Amino acid sequence: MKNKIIADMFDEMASMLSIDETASSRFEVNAYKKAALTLATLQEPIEEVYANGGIEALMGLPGVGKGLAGKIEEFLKTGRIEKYDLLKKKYPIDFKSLTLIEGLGPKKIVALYRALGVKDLESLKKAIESHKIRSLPGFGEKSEDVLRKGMELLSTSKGRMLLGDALPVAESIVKKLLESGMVEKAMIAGSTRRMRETVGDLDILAISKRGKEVMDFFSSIDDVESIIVKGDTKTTVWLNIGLSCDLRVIKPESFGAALQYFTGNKEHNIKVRKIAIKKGYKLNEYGIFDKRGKILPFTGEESIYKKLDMQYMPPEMREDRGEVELSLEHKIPKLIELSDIRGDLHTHTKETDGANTIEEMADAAMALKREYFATTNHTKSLRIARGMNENQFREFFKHVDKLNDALQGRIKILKGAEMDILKDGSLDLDESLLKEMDCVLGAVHSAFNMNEEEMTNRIIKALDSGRIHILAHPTGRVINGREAYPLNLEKVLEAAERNNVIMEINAFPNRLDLSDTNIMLASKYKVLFSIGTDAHRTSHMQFMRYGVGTARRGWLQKKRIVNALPLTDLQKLFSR
DNA sequence: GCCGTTTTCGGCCCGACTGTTTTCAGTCG
Repeated sequence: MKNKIIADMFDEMASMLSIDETASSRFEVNAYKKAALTLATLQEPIEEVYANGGIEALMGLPGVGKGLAGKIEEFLKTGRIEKYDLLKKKYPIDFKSLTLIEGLGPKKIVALYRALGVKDLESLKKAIESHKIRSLPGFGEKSEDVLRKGMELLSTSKGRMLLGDALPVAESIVKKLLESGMVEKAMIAGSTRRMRETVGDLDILAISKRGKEVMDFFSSIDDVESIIVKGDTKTTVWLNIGLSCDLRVIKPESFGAALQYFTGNKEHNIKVRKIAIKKGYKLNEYGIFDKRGKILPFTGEESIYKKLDMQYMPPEMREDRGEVELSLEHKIPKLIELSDIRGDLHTHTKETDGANTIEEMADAAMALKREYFATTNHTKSLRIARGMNENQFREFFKHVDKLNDALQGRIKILKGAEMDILKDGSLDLDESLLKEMDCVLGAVHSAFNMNEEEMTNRIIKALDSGRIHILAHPTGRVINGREAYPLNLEKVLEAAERNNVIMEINAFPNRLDLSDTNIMLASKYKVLFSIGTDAHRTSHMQFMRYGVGTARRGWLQKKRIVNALPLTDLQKLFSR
């Protein structure tokens, strides 16, 4: 797949063109950036797009016209882009690494290159250490400092952080702001509000008349390690968890517009703004304005969309994946909500690698108002997790039966397993035991190094056994950990469809597997979904919200989520 | 360089903050 290579080349060309006199305008630079983004987020290999539809298909991609389609074609045919090579000859600079440094853009990079020969992180480091930057025109002592800090930050930064790590911190900061008594309202915005699986920074909005004081308070809370920028309306700090956090103080009448503006991703916002312009308005983070520049009296986020004749859509959808068009047609689906969830079909106990007893898990589930949950311990092949054999499961289930009796229907514990799908696609437990179980998850935990065909066939064989209710964490990816195993998901989905196998949306924060985009793919098939927490301790049962968020990002409705069903309906479904 | 319900020219999202300036350029989101 050459998408990323070409996207990076276009991004670099944008950097070079932004300081090169041969560029026709800054809009040409933007065109390269836009096309780079299209390529970087394209799901299908660009070489396939080209093979199937030629240059016309390339020109069908957003932001790709005749010129850039020609350059993509040139690269696919020759492995080179002449214009790229020409520019690169002029600017032999590693823009990709250097632009990662906060405060360093193309113009400053080229200024440093021309004056000091800075062309990569290594030579930038030397230039900083030799204190030559401070005497350059346009630079000073402070900018040298900023670059030094930027380099340090880059080397210690862990990149994007798991939503599951970032959201609780964001919530605690909002709480502190509210408790300070200085703000009337505070809310999380940005990718955290969209429940994106990882976040690059936190965005928090607050209403207050005392901007300066709020910023003083914010920059002194104990989560803050250092202050990056500080103004009366916007302050950015570096948090001790290794993430930056923006706080914006907004006037009450602008809060809805600000929330709208700082929630959608960039592409969503640009589309919405363009719709505003077409209707004769101007939309920015302060409000919606008429032709004479007068602010219209809309305070809520919903009323902004309404004024544009758009249907309100949940934050999780605002990724420019077709929701703007649906909204204009007033066809936004009603998405699954956390309150729709009645049970949890993926949990472990201390009998294998869990931390808590089944009694403790039941108490935790009841505290969360679950009507049922499945206990699904690992099976014997997974030795590292002390997987259980048939006899151990039978003993454990006797205990579960007694507990169910004692609970007197306050909650129902379903007897299940997270059974290994072995290397050859066979199952890790006897059929007779599987028949006794309420809920069988199938999962791959070993031999990840197969090729795509082998792995696909392995899983299909297991699904065709007819003994698996749910395929757990279907792609095996671990966010910031390991790639998904090679898999033809479409073929697996076909097998799931014909065997009535439910696809799991694993809610564990570093899994979220299926992912949002894979859910969108899967929802085109006649399959149902189960959102399971994979809880290994009682507190993990609260991960459900991340699974629900991911399902919402995949536009799923309640009717497709099996653990939103009442118990009797679920049992009917499982007994099929 | 892209794009079209003001279509093949003339627009292209828009404002805050910082540092180095003395009115603004560069960068970011």
